[in-house]
Amino acid sequence: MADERTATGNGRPAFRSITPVRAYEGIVAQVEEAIFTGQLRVGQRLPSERDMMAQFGVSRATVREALRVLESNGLIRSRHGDPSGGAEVQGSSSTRVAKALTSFAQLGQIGVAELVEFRMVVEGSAVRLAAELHGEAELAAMESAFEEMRRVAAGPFEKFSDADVAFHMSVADCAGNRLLSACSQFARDMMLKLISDKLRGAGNPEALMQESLNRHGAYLDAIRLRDGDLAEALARKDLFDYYEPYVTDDERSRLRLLLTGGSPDGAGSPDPA
Amino acid sequence: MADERTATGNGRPAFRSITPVRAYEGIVAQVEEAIFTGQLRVGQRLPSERDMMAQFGVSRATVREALRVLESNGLIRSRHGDPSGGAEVQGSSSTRVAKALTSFAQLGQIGVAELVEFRMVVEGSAVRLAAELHGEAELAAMESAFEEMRRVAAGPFEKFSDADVAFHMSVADCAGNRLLSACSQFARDMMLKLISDKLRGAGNPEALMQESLNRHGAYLDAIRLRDGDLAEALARKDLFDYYEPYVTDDERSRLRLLLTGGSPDGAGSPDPA
DNA sequence: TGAGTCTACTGGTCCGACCAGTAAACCGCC
DNA sequence: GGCGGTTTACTGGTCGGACCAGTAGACTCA
Repeated sequence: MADERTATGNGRPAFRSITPVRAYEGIVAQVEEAIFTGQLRVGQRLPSERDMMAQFGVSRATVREALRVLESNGLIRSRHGDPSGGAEVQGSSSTRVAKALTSFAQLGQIGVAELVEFRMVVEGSAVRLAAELHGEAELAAMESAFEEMRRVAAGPFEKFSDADVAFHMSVADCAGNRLLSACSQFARDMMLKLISDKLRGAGNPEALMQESLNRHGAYLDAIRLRDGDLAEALARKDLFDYYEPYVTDDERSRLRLLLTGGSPDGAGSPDPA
Repeated sequence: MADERTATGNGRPAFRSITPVRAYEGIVAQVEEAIFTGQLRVGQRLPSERDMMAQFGVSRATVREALRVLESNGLIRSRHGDPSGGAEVQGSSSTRVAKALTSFAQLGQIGVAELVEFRMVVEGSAVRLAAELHGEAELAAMESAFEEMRRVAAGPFEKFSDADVAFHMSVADCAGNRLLSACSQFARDMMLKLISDKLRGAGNPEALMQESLNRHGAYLDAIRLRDGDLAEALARKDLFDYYEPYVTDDERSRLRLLLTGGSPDGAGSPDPA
C-alpha cells in the first residue's frame, strides 16, 4: 500500500523505521476501515469467528485478538452464544473518549488544578453556546434537570451529585457540540473520582448544596436571557469557587487567568428563587 | 467483592443487570490497577506470557488477549523476541486520546464545522494561557518554530503544513495543560485528514502561506506582549477565517458566536515583519 | 581480540479440542 | 391447536500443546 521510502529531494532515499506487522493488526485495520467508510453500519454483524478465520486465512486465536482490540475500542461487541452471527457493530459513544482521557490523566498524574482548568475552558464554552443557541425543548430539558436538583437537595449528597451531573450534561448536550460534550463528561467524572472522598468529608453538605443550587440557578438565568458572555463567566466562576479549596496558591492564581469577561467583578450568588 | 444487590430503601432488593466477566478482563483490570496505582512504573516489565499464564492460572491465549487490549490502550508494548522480560509499561501519551477522539469523530460523522468550533475553544484558551504564562525558554521555542515556518514558506505546501503544526504544538505545550494539548493535537490532525485534499486543490498556495504567516506572526506578537485576551481573539479569528470557506452559512453564523472579546472589530492581518 | 555460532529465552501463530451460552426448531403432552 | 420441555446447531470462551521466528547474551574458535 504505502511505499516504504520517502523522497528527501537530495537524491538519497530516506528510509523510515518499520515495525513488523502482526497478523491481527491487519484484521483490525480492515474491519476499522469497513466501519469508518460505512461498508459496515451500526447494528450489522461481523462473520462468526470461524468464518473470519477462513476469510482472513488465519487461526481463530488471531481473529480473536483482533476482535478483542476492536471491542476494547468500542467498535464492536460480541455476545457469548449469540446465534445471529458474529460481533455487532456499535454506534459512536463518548465512553471510549472518556476512558482514554481518564487513563491519560491517571498515567500523567494530572491533578485537580489542571482538570479544573480544562473543565473551565470546555464547560464554559459549552454553556456559552447553550445560552446563545438553545431552543424551547432544550431549555425545558435544562430547567427540568435543575428542578430535579432542587427536589433532591434535601436528601443525601450522592443523589444531589447525580442530579448535578445530569444538569451539566443537559447543558452540554444543548450546546450541540459532541466533542465538547465528551470532554466535559470526562472532566466531571474524573473530578468526582479525584475528590469525592474529600467532598464527603467536608462539613455541612446542606450549605454546600444550597450554594450550588444558587449558583446553578444564576447561570440558568443567564442562559434564559441568551447572555452567552455572562453565562460563560458565571460557569467558570462557579467552577473556580467550588474547587478552589483543593488547589495550591500557585495553581489558584493560574486559574484566575480564565476568569475574564462577562462580570469581571466576580459574580456572586444571587438567589434564583 | 462488590455485592450484587443494591438496597432501595423500600425493603425490596433491587438487582442490577450483570455481564458475564471474561477471564481476560480480570487480567486487564489487575494490570491496569497495578499501573495506575504505581505498583508498576514506566519502563518496568510484565512477566513473560508463559509466566503470567502460570500466575493467573489461565491459558496463554487468554493472557495474550489481555495483553492485546492493554497494548491497544497504550499501556504496554511488547516486542517479539525480547529476552529481557515481558511487555514494557509505557508512559502517558496523548496518542491514545487522539486515537479515541478520532474514532469518535469518524463514527459520529463529525464535520468540519463542529471540529473548527472545538478547535477554536481549545486552541484559543491554550493560546491565552501561553500568552499569560510563558517563560523565556518557551517563548524562544515558539519563536524558533515560527522562524521555521517562515523558512519553508517558499517550499512545498506539505513542509509548510508540518511547520505550522509544529508551531501550534509549541504554543499548546507552552500553555502547560496536557489535556488541552492532547485535544488540540487531535483537532489539528483530524482537520488535516478532513480537508487536506481540498486544501491541496486550492489555488495559489503561496498567497495562502503568506497570509498564514502574517496571522501567526500577529498572535505571536500578542503572546510576546502577554496580552491573553488579544492572543485568544486572534487565534480564534484565524481559525474562523481559515476554515470558513468549508462550512455552510448556518454553521458560519454559529461559529461567529465564539468570536468575541479582545478585538471585536475582527483583527486583520498586520504584517509581523 | 574479534567474528561467528550456540543457546535459552522471548513473542507470534497455528491446530484441535472441549465447555458453555443462545435461540430457533422440534416434539409430545394436554 | 396451543403450550411446555427437549433437541440441535450454531455461537463465543477457554484450554493445552506445538512450532516458528526474533533477540541478545554466552560461548567458541581461528
